[in-house]
Amino acid sequence: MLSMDMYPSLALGPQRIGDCFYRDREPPAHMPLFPPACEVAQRILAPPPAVPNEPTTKTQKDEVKMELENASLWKQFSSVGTEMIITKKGRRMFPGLRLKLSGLNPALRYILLLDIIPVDNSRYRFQGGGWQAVGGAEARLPDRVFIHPDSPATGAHWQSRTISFHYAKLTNNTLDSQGHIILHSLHRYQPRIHVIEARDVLRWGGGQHSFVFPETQFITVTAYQNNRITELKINSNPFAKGFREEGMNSKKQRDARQKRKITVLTETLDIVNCDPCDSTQLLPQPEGSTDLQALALASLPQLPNPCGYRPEDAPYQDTLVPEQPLDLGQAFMHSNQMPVSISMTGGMQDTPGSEVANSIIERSDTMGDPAYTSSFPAAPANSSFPSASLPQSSSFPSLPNSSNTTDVQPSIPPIDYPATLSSSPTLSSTSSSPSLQQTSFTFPTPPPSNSSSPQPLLPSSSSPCSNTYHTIPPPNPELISPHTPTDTAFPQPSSSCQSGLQDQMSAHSLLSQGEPIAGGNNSPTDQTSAVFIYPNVLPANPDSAPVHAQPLPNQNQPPAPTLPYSMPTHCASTSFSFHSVPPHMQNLSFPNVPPSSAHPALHLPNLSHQAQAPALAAPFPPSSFTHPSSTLPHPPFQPSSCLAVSSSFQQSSAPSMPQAAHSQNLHNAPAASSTSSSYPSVEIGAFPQFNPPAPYRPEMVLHHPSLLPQLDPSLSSCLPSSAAPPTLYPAFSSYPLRLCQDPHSSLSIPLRHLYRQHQHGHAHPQGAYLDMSARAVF
DNA sequence: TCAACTCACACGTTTGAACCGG
DNA sequence: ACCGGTTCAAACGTGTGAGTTG
Repeated sequence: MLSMDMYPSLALGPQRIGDCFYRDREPPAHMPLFPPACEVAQRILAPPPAVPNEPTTKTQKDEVKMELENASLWKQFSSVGTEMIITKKGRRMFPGLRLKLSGLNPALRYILLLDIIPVDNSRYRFQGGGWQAVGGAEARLPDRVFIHPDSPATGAHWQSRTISFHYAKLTNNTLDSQGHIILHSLHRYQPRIHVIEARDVLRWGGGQHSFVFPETQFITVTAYQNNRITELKINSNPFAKGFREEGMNSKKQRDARQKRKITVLTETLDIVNCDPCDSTQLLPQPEGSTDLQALALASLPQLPNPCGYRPEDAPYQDTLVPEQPLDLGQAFMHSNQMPVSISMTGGMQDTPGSEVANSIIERSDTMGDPAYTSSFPAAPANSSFPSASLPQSSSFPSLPNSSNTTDVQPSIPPIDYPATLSSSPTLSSTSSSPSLQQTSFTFPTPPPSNSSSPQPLLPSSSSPCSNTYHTIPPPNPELISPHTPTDTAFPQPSSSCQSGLQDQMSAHSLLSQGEPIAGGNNSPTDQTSAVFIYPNVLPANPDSAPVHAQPLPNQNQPPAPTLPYSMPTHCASTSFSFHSVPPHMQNLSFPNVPPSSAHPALHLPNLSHQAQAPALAAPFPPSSFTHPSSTLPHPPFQPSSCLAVSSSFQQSSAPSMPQAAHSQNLHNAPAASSTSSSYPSVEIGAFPQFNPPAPYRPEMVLHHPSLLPQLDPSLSSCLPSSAAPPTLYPAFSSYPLRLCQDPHSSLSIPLRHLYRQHQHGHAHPQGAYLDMSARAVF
């Protein structure tokens, strides 16, 4: 039976609540929309329920590490300004995310999630050879998470092979029903990987780790803007082999084909236009002869490279078309990329499907870190995000070396994630290590009865999250969540970066939504309040949402419209929060949702996010898009310290701002609906329910009872308390949550199968997607 | 007019069923 | 009947370029 336990650790965090970008709306528009990376990452983590029975957890958590195997490849792209094509049907990422995990408990099961968050609130345009912010970001799209097909799998499994998320697809189709990750074109994004402990099929929780690799930032496009990127893609992606010099789809070949086509067409026309009987028309013509020759060449089985050129033999640069002087990115390449070019000869570095092959050694590696290193001088240790990946330094920006380009201003703000990088030890090194490794501890879903009263964890907000990107000591379970089990398998996160934890806590509180939250004292809000508070966000109706209703410290911010208010009752159901799911992921999207979902009202939940803006403001360099200085009382985010975390922390330090975001969303929500806020807690079905993996890739929809109320207010009364085990419901026409299992998945226990959407015949061939678009749709 | 987007296209890779032999 | 290897075709992934959209 499904239960809240499913994703205990995942909770709606403040982050997502507010993280909606308003381009045109007044108040929101001016607020910094995106939280600092660290903060974001932490927010993802829901307050983990303490897992009492697992002593080893703590140790292991502290050691959990993730490496980006193809970091060198990513850095190559990053140095130029990574672009990712997005299409309506969905496009895979290239390079793909190839990871190595270590430090996991071999015996425990983990679920790996991938989500992609906007780096800032700007829209970009490729101008003057570089990317420049040209305006505000589009309204945030439904948040979706890609669940690694192998999930859940044991720590041994994850650690024994290269983990690849190449199945994940990106789309710009806001109505996408395939479960692909929806992104806006010409926006900058940052992928994140989350490792969530699934103690068993029934329960998620115990530990959560989020990893962010700055070099994996990218700008979405519908067509490549930078020739450099095109070159890199062609030379690195096996699927694009045909476009290489030696390929049959190369420029030469295409030209030849074109000629051929024209010739044929011409001949045909001639034939048509002429008297069919006039054979003279068919006689060889000068043009035709020429074309034919071209054709002959083209048709040659293999067009030997006239020049004898072989990519393998020549440095990458050679393969590049010499027409990029103007391209800033190119200029940069010239200055730094010699190594890269050489490495490029290696060919595909990120081969799809490589995932299957365990422990694949990446060619990229062979490409030579040295090369990379040289190419990424900027990527220094602690530099702010990016040396490599970020613009200012070298990444996206206008590259210096081109004489004329120098004037080009870094299209991308120099410092995007200062904190992130700085905090990440790895960054300092060459590394592939995540800029931010955040560890949150989830509390195992304790039986409802067990819930202990939550307590504010965080000590002073000031406590530096410091650079510890490693696991943070888990907060005292008792303090954290009402659900906190008596036994603590997972140590509490250290106070240092607790913001995330608290955030999680708050999220967790959401979980409890239906569930009787510990007495008023125990209310989750109380617990989390200190940590993740979005002061700016003011709960509209604290009373209505007792749990979250802690008054926000900062009342300055205009009260965000309450979700309930904005949302039609029938629509209310569309948004759901998953406790177990990272905050930003907690939203469920329904295919049915009209595009209009972007409607401001719908975004309300995100307002909280905006509240966070202040922290972000500092980190983001002014772009064409002006970021209003935050009027908020909260101190600007400070990069050096614990990243966003600390900053958020500070903000949150305000007393009781439990999850402001939550409160915000929730405040209007009727108490009856439980914690239901704009993000009613939703649980994912328990794994036990799952059937053995099927050969096919069925679409699975998980419906939690808690969702029903939202769908239909009238049903709210029927909602079982959180304690009540979730029930399975036939798939809605609109499926809030979709889990697709990859047939290839090694899962012994498939995520899928809770429900199949009989209505939808299309299977999801690529892995599992957790559709959590939160946007209420109207 | 133009930037952004969509679509069909050709090529290459991947995948899995079918087949074969041991 | 089982296993492993090979072959083959379909599905899929990719960038391109023409056409469309706003």
